[in-house]
Amino acid sequence: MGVTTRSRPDVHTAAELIDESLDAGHVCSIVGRCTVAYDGRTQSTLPAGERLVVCKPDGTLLVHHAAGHKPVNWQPPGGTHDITLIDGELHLQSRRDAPDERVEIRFTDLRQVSAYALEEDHDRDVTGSEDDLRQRILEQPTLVEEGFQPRMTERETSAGPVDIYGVDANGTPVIVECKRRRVGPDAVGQLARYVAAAEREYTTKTVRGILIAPSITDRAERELTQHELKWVALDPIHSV
Amino acid sequence: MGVTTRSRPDVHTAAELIDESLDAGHVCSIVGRCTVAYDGRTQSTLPAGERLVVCKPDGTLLVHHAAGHKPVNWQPPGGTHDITLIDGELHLQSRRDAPDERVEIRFTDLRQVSAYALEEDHDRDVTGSEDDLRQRILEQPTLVEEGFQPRMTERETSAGPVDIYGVDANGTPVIVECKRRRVGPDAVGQLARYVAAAEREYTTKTVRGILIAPSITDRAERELTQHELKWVALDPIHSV
DNA sequence: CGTGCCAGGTGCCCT
DNA sequence: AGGGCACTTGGCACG
Repeated sequence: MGVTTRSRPDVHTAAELIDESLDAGHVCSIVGRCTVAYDGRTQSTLPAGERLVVCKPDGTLLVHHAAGHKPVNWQPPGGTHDITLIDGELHLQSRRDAPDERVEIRFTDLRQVSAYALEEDHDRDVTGSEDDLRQRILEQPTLVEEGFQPRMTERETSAGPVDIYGVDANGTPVIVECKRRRVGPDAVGQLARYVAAAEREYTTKTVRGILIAPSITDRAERELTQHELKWVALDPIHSV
Repeated sequence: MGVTTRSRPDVHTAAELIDESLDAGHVCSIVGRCTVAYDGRTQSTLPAGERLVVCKPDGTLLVHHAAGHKPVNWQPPGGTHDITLIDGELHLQSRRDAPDERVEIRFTDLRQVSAYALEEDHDRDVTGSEDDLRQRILEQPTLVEEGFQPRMTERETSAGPVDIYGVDANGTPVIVECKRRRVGPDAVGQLARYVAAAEREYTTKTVRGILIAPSITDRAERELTQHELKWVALDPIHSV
């Protein structure tokens, strides 16, 4: 976890440190005044301002300013960084293919350049995901309703894969769509599409649809009744 | 744009710098070995590893590792940061209400702590958004089809607000849904919901629905024909 | 403040 | 590579 930092570096020192660090697989951070231009899926420009720029060896680029969770400009991994000196200014261009897009940062003032040798990281362990909710239902199908029997997960329909396919107490096919959080109309539309596709394809007269979610908005509930679908309240985090 | 950096600081120096900097409205970055625990909308833990942590005075917290665009853990703005020293370790806890969630970072090794006084930033100027596409249609309605006349934007239905409401050459109501990029089944479902709601509410026998997008997936196109909807190819970036 | 929806969404998995 | 979808989605604008 070596750290190298240059305070108020001249452009040559900065360029060299960034180039060599990225080559070595280290993360770089640059603090200074810069303009940012993006051209790709859209186009955008950012006037001169003070920002914290982070470059990662995998091609990731992050431009952060004083506030906000999301970077004001960025590049996802997969691309390449290029450092050039033009008219005495440090330019950082990050390019990517598929989609073809680029971010160009021009620094007019460099306050600090650092490089961090960070080791590979482990994965995050998360509980409370939609998948956990699905597992909970598979282990305890009566949470959906009395007599429900799961038969298949990710069953394909022409409208997409169904979370849980099963049958109810009467043997009627049931499609279950799970959401880990409060749902709006989009989730109802998703379930409705699956049910409609299943009724066309499963050669069964009727297919029921059940939406599993901790809560539901009014508008979604209206959509739900219009499509003759059902909602069951269930939380992804198992209550003790 | 003052910058303060401490290399391999002891925990007291680090805590003081972070506390005072955040109070002063500065952005902090911490590089070191740490564990991270999140509890809120889900729960997650991250084993000890080397990371770059960024705290902003607005409550934003970002935990980055050597790769990837998204932080491995984070906190959106609105919360508060709390620095404590426990058993000689630096702990950073970030709490937020609505939703109630917290991230706790425990540093076992501090390599660098920095503070950056970044001035307020301007907004980004973007072209090629969905709104640009909508504007383009309003200025040139025949791009949708010959005889189309826009009447209203964001018109409300019980299913949600309609991008553009208008009438076709025959005076039949038309609902136009704009997407800035290639669309999948979800967009068709959205349009279908609007059309169905409009047919219930506008007291008109028929309402047509037109999806505007640069391209469309096969499955979405199938859904489209099933709902008797139409697709018109149009790009958000005005081709010269 | 909740509801609804866009976003350069990103990331993951599957075909 | 493209499709389909979850995500601690985040962010904005509106009722």
